[in-house]
Amino acid sequence: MRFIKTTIHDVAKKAGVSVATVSRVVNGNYPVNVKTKERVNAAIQELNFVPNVQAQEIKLGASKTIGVIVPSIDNMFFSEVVNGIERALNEKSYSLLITFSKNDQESELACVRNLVARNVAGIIIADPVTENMDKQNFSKIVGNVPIVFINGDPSHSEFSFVLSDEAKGISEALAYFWQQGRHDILFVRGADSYSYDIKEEVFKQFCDRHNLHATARMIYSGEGNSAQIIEQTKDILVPILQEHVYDAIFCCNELMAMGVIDACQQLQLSIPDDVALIGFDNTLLSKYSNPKLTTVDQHMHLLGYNAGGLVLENIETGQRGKRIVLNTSLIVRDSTTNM
Amino acid sequence: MRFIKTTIHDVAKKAGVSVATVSRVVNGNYPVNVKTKERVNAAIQELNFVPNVQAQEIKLGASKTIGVIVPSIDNMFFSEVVNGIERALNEKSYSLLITFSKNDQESELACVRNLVARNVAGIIIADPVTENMDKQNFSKIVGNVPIVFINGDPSHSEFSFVLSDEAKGISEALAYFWQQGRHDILFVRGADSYSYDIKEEVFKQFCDRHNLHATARMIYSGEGNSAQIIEQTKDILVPILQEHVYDAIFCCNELMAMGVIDACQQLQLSIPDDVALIGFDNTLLSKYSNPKLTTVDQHMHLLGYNAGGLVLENIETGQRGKRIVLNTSLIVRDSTTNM
DNA sequence: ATTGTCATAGTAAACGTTTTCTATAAATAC
DNA sequence: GTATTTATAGAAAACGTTTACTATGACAAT
Repeated sequence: MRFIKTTIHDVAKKAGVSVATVSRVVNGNYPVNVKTKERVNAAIQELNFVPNVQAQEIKLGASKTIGVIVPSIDNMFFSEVVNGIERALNEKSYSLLITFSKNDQESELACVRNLVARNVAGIIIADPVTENMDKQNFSKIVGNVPIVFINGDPSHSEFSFVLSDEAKGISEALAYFWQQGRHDILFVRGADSYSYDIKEEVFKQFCDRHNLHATARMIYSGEGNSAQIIEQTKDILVPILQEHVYDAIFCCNELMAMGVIDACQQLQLSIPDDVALIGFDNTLLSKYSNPKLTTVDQHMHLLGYNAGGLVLENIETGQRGKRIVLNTSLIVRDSTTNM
Repeated sequence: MRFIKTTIHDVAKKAGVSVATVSRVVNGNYPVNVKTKERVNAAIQELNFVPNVQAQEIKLGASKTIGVIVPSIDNMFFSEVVNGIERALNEKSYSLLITFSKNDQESELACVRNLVARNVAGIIIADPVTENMDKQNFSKIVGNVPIVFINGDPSHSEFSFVLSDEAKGISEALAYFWQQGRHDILFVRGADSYSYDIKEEVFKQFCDRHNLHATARMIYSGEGNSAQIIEQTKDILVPILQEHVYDAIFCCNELMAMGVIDACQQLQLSIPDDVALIGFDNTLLSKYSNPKLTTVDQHMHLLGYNAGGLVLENIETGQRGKRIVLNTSLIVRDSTTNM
């Protein structure tokens, strides 16, 4: 029992006019006699006619849909970003086709192909995995559909980027530890991601500068969905902290920070008395955790909003390869206080 | 400088065959000589041809996209739900077109129209606003595109529903308060939503049963994005708690619960010593808040997963009006302990 | 030699639109 | 009264696909 949607032909027949006239009434781009216009509108009302956007877009060769790729959405960082994107798109009445790459390169490539096949006007990628991809191949697939990366490796000049100043963010965090006299620092990063690479680089430089190699340490942490990331981080941290209690721990995101909190709780370590803790992102989680988490605010919503604006700009102007860098700022809460 | 995507015609010309043959090679649904198949595939590779899904769907009259309507995604309830939906759709390689209704009926209707115009195969609505809509009109717009509501008013028989057993959830929460000897209960709900209506109804019955009308009170709370909801709830709660400290507070979602926590902190009220607090949803927020929040777990991911499965089932079978009810359970944490 | 079968692949209509081009009738100009 | 303009709206091609129908040549069967 397939349902047949009412088409422009049905309306035309009902109103006793040609499809061309109906189209003109719908789009209001050509003069139509007021009398027939009424007839057509009546028919549209009666039949509940809604023009088929797919047909329109094929004919016009233009699309008003933007594709978005995120690893998953059950992570407040990405949901905030997506919310920002949507705000930008909504202003210009674009729609949002969202795909999930699950931190998997294979599936990521499939997402891109899928979006291109669906004729999106532009693509926003907020997926850490992509940065390691074969950009050459990548660029062949997308043709000249503009791509905006969020927090990726901006070395590829034909794509656009919206970036947080992550280096500044972690620099300030480490400086804050240092100023508190906390020199024995544990750095917790996630797996493959340019964002983490940047932070690790800054951390290493920091260690070099202060000769901290004896005490600083770097570990890789969780993957998967939010709950799994937290769980895995906790599982990794417990034995580490059992062996040695660091002065301070920096986590590259707040899910891992929650894992650290869980680990400390299990080991009866007090934050910040025994260990200070700083996270990154400033999601709601950090504001309501126990203790409230000192963190680096990267304005996630703005990240998304700018990415949305940039992709639309790229579409309109045909220009590519623009970079936008957004500021970060350290938000001091209860997980760090003077020793 | 408009970019021309490579079409099936380009491939046909390059391979020296007709478009029909290319189509047959791409879809593999008709026999093609192995020799020509090779030639065609070579051309496809070389030109990076990707079939235009929009054209396919128009021709075939079928679509593999599901539309989703949520008020916004910067709210962990909805992002968890969407994640669940995506998992279900992904299994059958459907795509997800997501629209944001901003808790506004006007914009909500626009979302539905937009999705229908974009020829989605089905729609999932997780928007509290919709329940008050003119369902008659509604049903005219969507034709026979199946709609699945999440936690809506299931009285309309032509749509399908996935529901949490919210009544059971709040019943248990209130019973728990009662068992603790907390009779002076404040009920905090949000604005228009059937979910809140159900809970309010149960709350009123509970008050009737125990003759609590002297002490129980019901208030409306925040709207807007997550931060605003929290903020508004706090602003509303502070004067109320200043005037009278209740034994217990039930919040219809966890954002409002965070607002209550903020209010209590400002007034130096201890949770649970001065006031016990129970929320609803069981997002990450409740697990890491200070104190950890006792809450009613509605399995958000499953809610989404079932909605996704149900909409696909409706599409396949042509059947409508199915109902799925999911269990809820009380998760006791630190915001409620015996007095 | 005629007919029939088979494998292969081309032709053209169709999906639901938009828009150029053309046709009609009415209105204006001379 | 004829010629020209103007307002209106229809016919048909086009967008990128799929597929029913048709055409071709090779081969086997009689």
